[in-house]
Amino acid sequence: MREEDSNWFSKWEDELPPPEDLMPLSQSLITPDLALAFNIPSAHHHTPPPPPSHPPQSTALSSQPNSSAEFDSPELSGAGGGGGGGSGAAGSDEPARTLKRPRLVWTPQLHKRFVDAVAHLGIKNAVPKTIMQLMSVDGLTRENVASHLQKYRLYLKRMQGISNNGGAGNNSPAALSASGMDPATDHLFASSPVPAHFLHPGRPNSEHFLPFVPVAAMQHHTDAVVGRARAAPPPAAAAAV
DNA sequence: TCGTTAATAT
DNA sequence: GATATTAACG
Repeated sequence: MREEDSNWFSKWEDELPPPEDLMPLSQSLITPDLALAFNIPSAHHHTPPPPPSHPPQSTALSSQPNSSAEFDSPELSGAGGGGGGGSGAAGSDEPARTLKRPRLVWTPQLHKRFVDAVAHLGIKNAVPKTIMQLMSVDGLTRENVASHLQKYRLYLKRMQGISNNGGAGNNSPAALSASGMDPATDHLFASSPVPAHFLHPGRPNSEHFLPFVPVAAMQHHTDAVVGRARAAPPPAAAAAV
């Protein structure tokens, strides 16, 4: 008894921007250094127990990208300044360089920062290292960004496939999957608004993309349809360039 | 060395 | 099965 959404396209865009309901996650953002340096005698089991101290989180969750620093990572400010020099003799050990960090959890907020960084850099300059530096998130490694960037690119490609779906010459698995695109695809990626120019690099003059909006038959007709998604893609108009 | 892709692990 | 990490390649 649940009507499947059939008009997602109506408010697809508006649904994306999540107001403020994703935040109850402050888990493994604790400085890996601390966690690892002191390392909780938890033996194996990467389950970074969130510290009891919880900073005010529900308050104003402005979506402002650059604004709030991470939770607590006074040291290692990376970007800024740096410093210095020298880090020759490492008096204090920096285990963060040799020990394996738990597992990076890309929270919507973190991803938002990621997207923002890529947007400011531009697709062409959006390389792991640059993104990582721009994000200025301590504990974030180039590997982390590279991995996430890989997935993010696939996501963008997927979006392109559905926006402009050509029946001919289209043999991309993405398109197939795209056909069954649901608002539930890519939880994380869908949480963050994707800059327009992201969809088509090299097209600064991108007007609002026109989703085909399958507003065709399928008006009344009790039977038929409902055949789960993935059916035949709507006849895309032959739009030429 | 860095960036990208595929494979692997959790 | 999804997501992040690790390895291999350019």
